[in-house]
Amino acid sequence: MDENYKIPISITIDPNDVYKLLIRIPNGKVTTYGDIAKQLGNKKLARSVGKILHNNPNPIIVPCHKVVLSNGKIGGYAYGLKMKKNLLKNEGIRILKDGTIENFHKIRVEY
DNA sequence: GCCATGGCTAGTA
DNA sequence: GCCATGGCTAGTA
Repeated sequence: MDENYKIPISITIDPNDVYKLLIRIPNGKVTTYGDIAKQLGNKKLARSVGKILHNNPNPIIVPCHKVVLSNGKIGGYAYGLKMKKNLLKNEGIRILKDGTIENFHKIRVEY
């Protein structure tokens, strides 16, 4: 009997759930890929969340730029990191020299 | 085999 | 910086 055996079911995240979560993040706050995944039931799906955001069909109303890495660094952005930084800056969020978000622990919302 | 991640470790300053 | 993760996709057969 192998206790390590894992039943090969695959759990998928519904993109709409991600978007719904995102639109209630206040301006000036951020969350992480992992936090979103955890909130939707499986913290291991952080990468999938990133992929979903990459395919965000409506960047105007879904603020993808508020999602960053769990280590406080900025993460990716479909329209270029420069734009992501600018969007964050417009909400009063500053990026430090080392690429890390100022006061990350204070403005991070984990739900 | 890729990837918009995460966590942990070595090893620098 | 390295490796585990897990779903997805291109591209082969």
